[in-house]
Amino acid sequence: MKVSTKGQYATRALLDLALHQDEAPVLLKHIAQRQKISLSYLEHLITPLIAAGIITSTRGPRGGISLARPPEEIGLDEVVQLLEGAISLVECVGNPKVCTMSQSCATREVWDELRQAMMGVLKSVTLRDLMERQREKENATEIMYYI
Amino acid sequence: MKVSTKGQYATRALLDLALHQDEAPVLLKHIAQRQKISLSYLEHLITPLIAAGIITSTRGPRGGISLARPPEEIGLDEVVQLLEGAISLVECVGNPKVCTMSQSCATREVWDELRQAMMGVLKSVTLRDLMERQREKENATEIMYYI
DNA sequence: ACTAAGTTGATAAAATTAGTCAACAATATA
DNA sequence: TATATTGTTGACTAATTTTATCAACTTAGT
Ligand code: FES
Ligand code: FES
Repeated sequence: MKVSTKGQYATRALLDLALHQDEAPVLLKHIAQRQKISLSYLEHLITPLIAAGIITSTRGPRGGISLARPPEEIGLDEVVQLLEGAISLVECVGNPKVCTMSQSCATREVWDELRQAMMGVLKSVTLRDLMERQREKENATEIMYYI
Repeated sequence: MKVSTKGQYATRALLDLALHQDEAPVLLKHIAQRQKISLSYLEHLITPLIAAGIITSTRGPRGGISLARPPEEIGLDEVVQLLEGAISLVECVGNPKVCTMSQSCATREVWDELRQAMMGVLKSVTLRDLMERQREKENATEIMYYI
């Protein structure tokens, strides 16, 4: 029961993009370097984000990627679902047919409640929230140095 | 991001055990049949449950397994953690060393909140709750038949 | 003794994850 | 227009995890 590297990396990449975005598109290469993610791998993570209208891309020199919407309108639920697939912890939550007797299975309800709880958290966190948290964290560590 | 069959099956097996328990130990074979789980596989799922003191086993003829505690004292969090490992959706939540820069990573916080939300749900559901839900569900379908 | 159970470890097929590589397409700019 | 720069796509592969199966072993009741 893990979030795969795809979900993790994509989230970090988006946060990185949001933090470094100002006018000019951001280079994939730079995101990869800053986040220590293989560029070749990152390329594949970007594709679904473009398709979903979360980021836009520009090719050629001075190209790169940019957020397609303001960060407060990008929820983590969208990102995670895109990269990890539907958040149903067990198959029969989204697709009851896979289990015979699913109409009277009490455990299935629990997995669904789990799904709802996760969705609740993910929906409540937007890219903007992440940016703020990140800045707070960085301030905190700077203060540490200062002391 | 799935609960593996280990977690699912173990939960169903425990619920089945709880529902069929009265005095005599319950045969693994019967649980396997009712739940349509391979017996050979089920055997491996119950081992950790025994080790964790959730069930007890009796060997030999008239043997089987029984709950080691009343069902209201068995939380799903315990079961799931046992079969799926620690509920940390990403490695660095439980083990910050795996990510350089983890001290100032905002995404990590989210994965931890996700963990807490899941734990909250799982902790709130005991085997007793599952039993009640299951009985309600079965009543509901019986009424359906009656109509 | 014999049989009915649970226990354990080795092994393996299947699926998923994580990643690489190379060819390709688009575009700014010299 | 030539070229360098950037993103796009698909094929491929290694590693890991999941999902089992099988056989040998242990324990206990009759
Ligand atoms: S219906 Fe799928 S596990 Fe019960
Ligand atoms: S610290 Fe592990 S993903 Fe950020």
